[in-house]
Amino acid sequence: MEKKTFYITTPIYYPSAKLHIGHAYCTTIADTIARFKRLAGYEVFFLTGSDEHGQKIQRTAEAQNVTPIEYVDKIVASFQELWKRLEISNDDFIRTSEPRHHKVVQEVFRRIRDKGDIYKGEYTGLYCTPCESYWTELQLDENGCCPDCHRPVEKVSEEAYFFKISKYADSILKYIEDNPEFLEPKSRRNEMISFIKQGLEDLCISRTSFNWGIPVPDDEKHVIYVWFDALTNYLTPIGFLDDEEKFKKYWPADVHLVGKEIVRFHTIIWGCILMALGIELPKKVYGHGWLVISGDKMSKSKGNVVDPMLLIDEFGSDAIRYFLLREIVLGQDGNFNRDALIQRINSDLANDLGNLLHRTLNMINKFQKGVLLESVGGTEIDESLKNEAAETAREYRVLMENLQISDAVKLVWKFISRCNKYIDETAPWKLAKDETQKQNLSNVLYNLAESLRIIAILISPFIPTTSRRILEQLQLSQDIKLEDAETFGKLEINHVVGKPEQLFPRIEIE
RNA sequence: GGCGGCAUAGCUCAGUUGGCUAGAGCAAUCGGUUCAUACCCGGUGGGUCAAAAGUUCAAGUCUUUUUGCCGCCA
Repeated sequence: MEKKTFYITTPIYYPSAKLHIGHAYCTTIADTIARFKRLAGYEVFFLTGSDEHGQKIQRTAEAQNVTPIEYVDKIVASFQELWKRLEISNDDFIRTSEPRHHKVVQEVFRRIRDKGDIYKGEYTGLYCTPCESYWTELQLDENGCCPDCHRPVEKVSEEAYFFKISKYADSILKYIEDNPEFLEPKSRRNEMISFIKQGLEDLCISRTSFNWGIPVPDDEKHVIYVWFDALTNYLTPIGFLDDEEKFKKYWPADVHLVGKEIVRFHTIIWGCILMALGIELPKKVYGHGWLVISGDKMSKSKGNVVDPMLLIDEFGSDAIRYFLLREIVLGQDGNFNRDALIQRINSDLANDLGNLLHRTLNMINKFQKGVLLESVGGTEIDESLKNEAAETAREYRVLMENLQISDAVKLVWKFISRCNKYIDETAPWKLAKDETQKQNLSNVLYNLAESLRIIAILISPFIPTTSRRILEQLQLSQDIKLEDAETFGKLEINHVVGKPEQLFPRIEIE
């Protein structure tokens, strides 16, 4: 039987500055989904990368007296370093400056031009160079400046190529309306529907004002402009031009995970490009929310940009991953602040999970010399624990399939709480003092170790390092499958567990 | 300005098609326990469900108005 495949992408990030916690958030979500799918037996392709062209990069590089590629090389290296530290399991990293990508973009341009959907025209607009954005008269701020950065805009007029998006307006509208799964969450879907209903203008897809980009085929004074260049990255690494079999295997993509600010480009523009190419549209574009910092939008001018690398240095990657996945509901904006992070680390990771593992291993070592003995019979309390374990694994799969990640995290932690309560109900330290309770003690300790084995599997997409450490302490194989979490009682009799080691230290608040 | 959304405990939020004394987690407070990372378990307090009017036997839920916040509008 052929393995099911799964292709997930993040946006390619722009190397004009260091990445902030919002980028880490998006990539962590994508990584978690990718890990879950691998755990569930899918053949996964997980792509992230960098979008390296444009006037802003060219100017910044000039200002630093380096070439654009020298400039981006350095920043992109820092992206890759961050993903490594965050345990991001991407299968490829696409850079739009790579030859393999140039080839694809030019070919896509050619095909659509040959079809007659790209034409040469004249673009006139009010341009803000730092933001690389055109604005309309209406959008400018009260001083007639850029509404984003409040610097003056320049009136620019240039020869440019246009993509006939207007031709596809009806088709893309129908597609979005007919396929509710294509664009989530629903609020974004509604916005896009009303946007298209206002009528679509053709899209300007080339520039002559700078040259750090991919040249238009046969008209090299033009470079291909931003979205037409960037979006096609999703086709490049899966063999669009050079490996038909691979391309068939992974396209259409299962999920493009994107920030809410670029949903429009990923549904309307990307959808129309693919329609023009005669290629299927991705199965889903999911627009996630933003991280706000203590209620404030993150921005350079406010000086509240959070550097994920510093957080990882201080708290470790799993703590950061856990917080992002648990605290922020996918699709909604979420609040990030240091107190809440420390709170979560202490209460969920150190107290609930870390201590559960520690006390369990400690009791197995203390009362049974580290050996798991056969479990025979069992009380109602034992049965309810086993049922809840099975129930948890089942619901977990459903929630993760539906991308309800924070709900899935909460569900697992509910089971962790159940385990702590189980210890209280069964009081193994009392059983240990009573010779006649030996069997009950063995049962309880077995059930706890088994529950922790299941927990380790279920949390592996969220906090992979911690999952590995739990399996290590339980002295179990790292080769895990989701199915293994769905059956209670897989631990072997006479299995010897390891010594407890603290998973997460509590963080003292000064 | 146009279209859309939201407003529920100190905080973050659940509340299917209107139907028992409005729930959870965290925080607060009290108690229990000792295997454990001053941890874990249990109890308690706390809400005019933004405001007003309406429909209904019955409204957090439906309608209208007001106020406040948010999103989209190349």
